[in-house]
Amino acid sequence: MTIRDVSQEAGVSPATISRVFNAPDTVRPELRQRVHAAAAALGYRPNISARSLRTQRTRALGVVLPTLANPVFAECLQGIAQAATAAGYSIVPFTTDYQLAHETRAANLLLARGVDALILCVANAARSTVLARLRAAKSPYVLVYNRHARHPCVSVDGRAAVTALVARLQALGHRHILMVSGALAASDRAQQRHRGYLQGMAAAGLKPQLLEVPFMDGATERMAQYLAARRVMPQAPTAVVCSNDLLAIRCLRAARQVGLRVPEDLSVAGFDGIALGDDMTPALSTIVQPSIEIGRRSVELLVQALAGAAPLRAGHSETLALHFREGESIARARATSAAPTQPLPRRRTTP
Amino acid sequence: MTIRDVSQEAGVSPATISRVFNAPDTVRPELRQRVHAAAAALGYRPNISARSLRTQRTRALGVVLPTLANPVFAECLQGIAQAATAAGYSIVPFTTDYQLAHETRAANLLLARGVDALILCVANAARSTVLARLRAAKSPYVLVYNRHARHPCVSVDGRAAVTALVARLQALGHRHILMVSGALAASDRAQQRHRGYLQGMAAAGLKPQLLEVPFMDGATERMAQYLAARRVMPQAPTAVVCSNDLLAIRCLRAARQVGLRVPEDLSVAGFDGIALGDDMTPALSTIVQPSIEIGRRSVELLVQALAGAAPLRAGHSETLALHFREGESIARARATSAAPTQPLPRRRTTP
DNA sequence: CTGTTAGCGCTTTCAT
DNA sequence: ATGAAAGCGCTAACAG
Repeated sequence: MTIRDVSQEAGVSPATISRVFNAPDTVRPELRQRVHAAAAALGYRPNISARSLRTQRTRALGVVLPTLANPVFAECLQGIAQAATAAGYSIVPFTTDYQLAHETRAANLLLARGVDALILCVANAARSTVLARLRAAKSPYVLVYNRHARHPCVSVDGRAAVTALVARLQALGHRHILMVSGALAASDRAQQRHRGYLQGMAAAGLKPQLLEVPFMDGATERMAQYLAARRVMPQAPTAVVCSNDLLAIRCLRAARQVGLRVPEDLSVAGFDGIALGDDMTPALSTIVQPSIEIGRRSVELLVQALAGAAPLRAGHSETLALHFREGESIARARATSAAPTQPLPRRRTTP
Repeated sequence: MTIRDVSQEAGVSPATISRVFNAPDTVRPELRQRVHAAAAALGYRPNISARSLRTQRTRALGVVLPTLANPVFAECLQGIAQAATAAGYSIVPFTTDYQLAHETRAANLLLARGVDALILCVANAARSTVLARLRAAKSPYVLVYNRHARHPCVSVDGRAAVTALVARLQALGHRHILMVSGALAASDRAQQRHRGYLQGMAAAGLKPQLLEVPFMDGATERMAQYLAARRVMPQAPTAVVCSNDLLAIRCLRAARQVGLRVPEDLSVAGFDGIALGDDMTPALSTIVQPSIEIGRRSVELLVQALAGAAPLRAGHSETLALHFREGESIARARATSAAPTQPLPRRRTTP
C-alpha cells in the first residue's frame, strides 16, 4: 500500500497525494476529496520511514531518564508523553539507572535512531560527557531537573526551597535538623538540595548533620539505626529533611520502628511531591516539584525550537515554581525535647 | 555522513560497508578493519530510517499502557525497556488513561510509525476493537495483564489468587470481608479479581459486599465514609480486599481516619505488589504481580516471533506466578469483634 | 493547481 | 569475497 497505489486509484499523480497529506490547502477541494476517498478505500497509511528518509525529520523525541521506579520520573514521562502526542511527536525513552555508561549508550542509540531532539536527566550535568556530544552532533536537547548555566534546562530551584524549608523548621522550634540523602555523588540534584540545607542551617547558626544512605536498598534500616542510636542523646534530631519523597516515606517507617511518633516526636519532610505522599499517614509534608509540567515544558521548548529551526540555548532555560505541601508530618518542636536549647558549647550563635 | 563517504574513505564499495555492519563474517578481516577505522574516523552512524525503508523493519516496539501514574505500569514499562534494549529494540510508548478512544489512536499512530510489533494493556480485551485491527494489519502483538483465550497474553491468574486470599482471610477468622474496587467497567482485571472474590466468598458461604470507588480521586474519603458508617453494625467488615495497591494504601489511610487500627481492628489486603507497599506502616499485605517480568517476557515473546517470522498465537500465552507478600496489614479477626459468628439468618453453611 | 523527476541512505540481488 | 545497480516510499524542486 504505497502512495502510488493511491495515486492510480484516485487518478492523480503521487505528488498530489503527498500534498493532500502535507499541505492540503494547495490542492483543489475536489481532488482532495477524491484522494481521501481513495486512501480510505485502500486503507492507505503514509510510510514514516520513507518520509523520514526524505525529510530528515522523524517527529520523534528521545527521552533519557534515570529510572521509572521513582514516581517522579514516571510522572515526568507522563507529562512528556502527553505533550508530545499533542504536538504530533512520538517519544523513545531509555532509562539509565543513574549509570553514566548507560547515559552515553542511550544518547548514541537515540542519535542513531535519528530522533529530532532529546530530553534528558543526567546524573551530573557539569560532568556529563553526553552533552558535549549532543552539542557536537547539533542535536537539539533540553535537560530536565538538572540545572546548569551552559545548557538549556527546565528545572526548579531545589536549593532555595530546601533553605526555606530549614527556615520553616527552625521557626517551628527545631534546632537539631538532620538531612538524609542518597549518595550525593550520584545526583547533582541531591547535591543542590544539600547545599540548600547547609545554607539554611548556617543562616540559623545550627550545626548540620548529614546521613547518606543507600538509595534503593536498606535505607529504612539505616535510618532506623541512626535514629535509635541518637534517640537519647542531646543532639538527637527533632526534624529530618529528606532529599526525596521515597526516602521520606521510608523515614516515616523507620521512625515508627524505633518508636518515634511523627510529627509529635520527629518532624519529617520530603522533596518531590509524588502523588502517593498524600496517601501516607501522616500525609507527607514535602516540597512539590511540578513534574508533569516539567515534562510538558521540555517538549514545548523543543517543539518550538524545531519549528523555528532556532537552536535552543542555555538562555532559554526555565525555572518552574516549587510549592510546599503542608501535609501532616511536620510540627512544632516539643518544648520538652531531650535536646536542650543550648546543647553545643561552641558554635552557638543563634541570632 | 553516509555510507558512501565511508566507502570512499576506506576505498571500498558501499555494499562492503553495509556488509561489515550487517554480516561481518562475509567480509575479509583486513577490509573489515579498514572499514571500521574509516567509520570511526568519520564518526559514521547508519541511518535507521533508510535501513527501515529498505528492510521494512524498524526494530522498534510500540507500547500501549493505561497510565504511568500507577507504579504497576511504570514497573512493567521498565521491564519492557530493559528487555527491549537488551534485544536491540527501541520502544515507543503511549498512555491511554483507560480511554478506549486513546487505545485506538495509539495503535494507529504506532502502526503508522511502522513498529515491528506491539505490547498493549487494554481496558477490556474482550471488547477491544483495536485487537481486531492489529490482527487485520498482521502486526504481531501481545497483551500484558489482560487475559483472553483468543489473544496472545502475558498475564497472571488474578482471579484464583483473590479466591485464595479470601480463603486465607476466612481461615484467620474473618466473616465480613469487603471488596473495594475502582470502576469495574473500566478494567477487565478488576472484574476478574472481583469474580475471584465472589467465588471465594461463595465457597466459604459468606455474603459478599462490594464498594466501587472513584479510582483516582476521592477514594480515601469514600472508603472512610463507608467504614465509619458500618463501624458499629453487626456486618461491619473486619477485612478489606482491595483490587489494587493504590486503593489499599488509601484504605490504610481511611481506616486511620475513622479510628480503626490495622491490622488489629481491620485487615487490609492489596493486589499488585508495588514496591512502595513495603514502605507503608503497616507494610501492605498483598498479592504480588511480577510486573517487571511481565514486561520482559512480553518483549521476549515478540522478539522471538519476529526472529522466526512465526506469527504469535493465543497458544503462546503465558501465565506467570503470583505470590503473596505477607506484610503487616492482615491479622486474625478478633474474637471480640462486633460481628457475631452467625450474623446471617440464611445462607450460612460454613462446614 | 498539478505532474514529472530526482533522489534521501541503505540493503540486496546479481555478476564477477 | 567484492562491486554495480536497482529500488524501498516518500517529498520537493521545477515545469507547465
